Amino acid sequence: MLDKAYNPQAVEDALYKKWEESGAFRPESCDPKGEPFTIAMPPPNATGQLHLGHAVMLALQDIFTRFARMRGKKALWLPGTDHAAIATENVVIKKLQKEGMKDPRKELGREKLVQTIAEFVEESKATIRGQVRKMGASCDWTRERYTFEPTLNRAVNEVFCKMKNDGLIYRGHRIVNWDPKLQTTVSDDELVYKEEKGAFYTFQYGPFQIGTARPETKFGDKYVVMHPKDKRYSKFKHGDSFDAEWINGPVRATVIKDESIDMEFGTGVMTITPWHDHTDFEIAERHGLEKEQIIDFHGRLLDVAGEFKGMKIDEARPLIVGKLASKGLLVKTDENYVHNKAVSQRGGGSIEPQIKLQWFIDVKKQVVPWKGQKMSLKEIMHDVIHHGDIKIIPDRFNKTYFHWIDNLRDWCISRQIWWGHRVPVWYCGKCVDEKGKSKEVISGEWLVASTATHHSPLTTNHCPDCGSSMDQDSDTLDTWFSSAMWTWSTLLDPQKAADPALSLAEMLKSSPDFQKFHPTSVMETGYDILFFWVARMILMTTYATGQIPFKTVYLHGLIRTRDGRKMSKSDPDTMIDPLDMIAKYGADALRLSMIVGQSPGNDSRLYEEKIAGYRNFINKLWNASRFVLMQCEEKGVDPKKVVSGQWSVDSLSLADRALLHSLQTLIADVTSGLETYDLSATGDRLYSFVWDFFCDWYLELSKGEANPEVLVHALRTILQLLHPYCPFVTEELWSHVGLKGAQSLIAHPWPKEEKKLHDESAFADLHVIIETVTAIRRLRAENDIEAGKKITVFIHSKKQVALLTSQQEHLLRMTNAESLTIDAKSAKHENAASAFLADIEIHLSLAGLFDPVKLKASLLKEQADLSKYVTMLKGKLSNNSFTDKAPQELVDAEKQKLEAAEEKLKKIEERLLGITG
RNA sequence: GGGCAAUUAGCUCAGCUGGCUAGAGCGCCACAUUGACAUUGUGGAGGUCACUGGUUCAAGUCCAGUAUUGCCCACCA
Repeated sequence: MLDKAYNPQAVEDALYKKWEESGAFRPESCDPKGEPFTIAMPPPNATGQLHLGHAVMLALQDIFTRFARMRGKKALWLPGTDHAAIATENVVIKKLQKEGMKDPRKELGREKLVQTIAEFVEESKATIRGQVRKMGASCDWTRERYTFEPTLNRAVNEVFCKMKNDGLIYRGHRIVNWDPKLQTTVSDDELVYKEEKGAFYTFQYGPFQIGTARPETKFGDKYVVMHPKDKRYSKFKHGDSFDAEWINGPVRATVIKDESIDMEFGTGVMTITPWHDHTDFEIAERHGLEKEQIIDFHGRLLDVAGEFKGMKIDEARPLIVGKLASKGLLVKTDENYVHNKAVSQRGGGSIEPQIKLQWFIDVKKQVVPWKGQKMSLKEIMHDVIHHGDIKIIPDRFNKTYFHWIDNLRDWCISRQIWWGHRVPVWYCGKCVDEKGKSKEVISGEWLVASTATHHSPLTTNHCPDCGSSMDQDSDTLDTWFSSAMWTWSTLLDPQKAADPALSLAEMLKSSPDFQKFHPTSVMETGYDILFFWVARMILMTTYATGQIPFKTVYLHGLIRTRDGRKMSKSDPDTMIDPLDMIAKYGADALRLSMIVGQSPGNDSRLYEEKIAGYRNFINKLWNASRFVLMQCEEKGVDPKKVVSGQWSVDSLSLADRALLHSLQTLIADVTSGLETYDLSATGDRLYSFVWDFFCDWYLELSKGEANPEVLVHALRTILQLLHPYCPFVTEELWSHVGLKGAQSLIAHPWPKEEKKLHDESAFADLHVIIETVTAIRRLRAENDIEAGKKITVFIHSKKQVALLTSQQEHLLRMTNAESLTIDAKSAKHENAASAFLADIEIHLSLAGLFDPVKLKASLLKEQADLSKYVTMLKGKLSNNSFTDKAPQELVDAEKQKLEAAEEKLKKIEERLLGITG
């Protein structure tokens, strides 16, 4: 027999082990004829701990996967981890610094640092694996992948090479976001803007007044820009030059007219610093202007700053302003100027735009074959969503996505960190152009490892042209470059990927998993990485494989604290650790608490009471099962031998028939709910079915007459339907009630709706009984009759005498009544409390306890409510527009409502007349 | 500046394509305790569905506007 309470700790780990060892997570265990269903698990960063964000994605994806598996699909959920380039390198460097190393990069050197990080990552991966298992995730561990493993490196190199050959990857001096703290570039999406209050200065610059919040960048300024239509400056012509006294002496400046200038802002004139500002850079590019670096890569001023050379920006700024002021060039200072400062999302440091020689992906070049045309990466990304090849849930994110695509600039993919896929490019020192130092890099100077047939890893680092040894590009690739290939690179056959003779297309073609499982079915992830990752997977996958990466994108929201704050590591009080919650309440309870009541794309709040509530539900299910087993024992029935459906129809009680009916609608609802990814409502449906119907009514009725076969059948169906949500408790219970010899629940087929078990009238009849019982109980409570005291009840009903009589044993037991009289004719009852349903009147004899005042008051209130209701209905039905235009069924339904309400009202009024005193 | 969302019981949220005397969980009040379950049961109280207009026979549900909150994007020197 089961324990009194469910103890998740006692069963979860063992069950998981059993599943995993049985091979149940592998698609090979599924029906070989089943259609494939694939989810690529978003790889957690291999930096450390599982948090609630992971927990919610694991819960959702596990539900999708288990449902698909039970429905006979060949389900593959492929797990893995991400090397998370910048984040991981950063974590390890900080760790080393904490341990006393001053500058780990210098002290260890590239090779050793990478080695150290790799070791750290291995440990971290092991932690993550354990945590994913704790959640009950039914992913195929035999196919686990890592974004920085050799197979994926091969994919990265191949795609890089292909893009380079297609002219989609180029190397150039462009303005990039430089993070002086982390000493690397970061992409546009890795910036966050922080509002900052600071000074805004206006300086005299020759005949103009110019405004700036960044005087320290102004040393090299030699262009003033204004709008061509600005009448104030119409006497200055484009290309005019003039002399001006400036920070370190006189300069000669040139007038530039450009339409990007906002005439309303400040004086409508500005000087530009193309090296350190995106907009200025674009202006300079448009007009072919000179660019000069002012600030070095450590955030210090260069030679051009003269006496300020070598100073940090923050210390130099006030001194520069002071100097200009002393020259009489400071016109005014606005101290309360608010501007947005770009900050690195990872490192938190200020971003300094710099011009740097970097690698970029061209998103506008129309060279990619797609749907029979040549399109740009941008266009393809737009197309697949626009034409519904990929569906985003919720669809409002389409709009955000399109907006992002529209503003997308070329993607800077090179990083100056050491941890990550190396840019697969070698340089031959000898073959370098004579003008070697020229800033514009040209093709021919470099060689991709494998321009033609020999693919990386390069077997030799000798230059194919001159034979001398070459150096590899020292940069690594943006971590999203490899993450973007996740759906398909993980399906490559590692052996094929290790074969240098194969091209990318050949590798894909000869990898069985790729052929079988790609495109994947669903990509489930947080909406916060729609741009970072989802969009880039679309870019990379359509380009590299000619396929979409996934058919559906399901975006979940963020988990917040009870009061709506973001959970953050810096504020431990706000953090809920999923592992703690699992230890305390079980994985099933945690899963439900993150799924039910949540809708895709919306943030949700989680707090411990919520999890405890679902723990209670799990326990309820446990005890319901316990009851079923007890009933079986009592009747001498072995639950494991019960064959569903093998009961004689005559033996079925009203409750049995109503239950079988409602199980069919439940199966239909849950199936369609899961098919349409409506997890919240479906979870809620199951919750209330189990608790409010199965436990509260069916099991209670079973205490009068139990049918063990039906009990077992119903419980099995419930366990099956709940299994995707709560895999552990359902599997554990299944081991007690599942048919002997049947598969584990995880591998068990999904229940099918059986039309022949539908029985609307039984269901309706049961509701009459339920309402009657509830009404009697209410009378009891309202009249303060102790629960233990036996009562005498009279029921009168025109139409339901047969039904009520047939169920009178239940009525007696469930209301703890001593005597029950049921007849069709209404009768007067003195000293009785009364309640009225549509066609049923109930009188509770209260000899000695009868309180006419109380009864009158309650009947009067009900009378008032009912009259209002009747008036409303009458108004509706006497309105011709309503009866003419509303659908006939609705009008009929309203008529019936009115009839019932009027009848009830009449009864109440009669009873009121009968109350004396 | 542009966009997206939210605003329903004390709290957290459901309420799909308009038909609801507006629901759930938690909390609250009253009662109940020897066998499924106190991680419980029974009954109850709690809401002019942010505001203003409009469409409609009918609006929490659709439209427009307002207010408040949150998020995303862009960015002005």
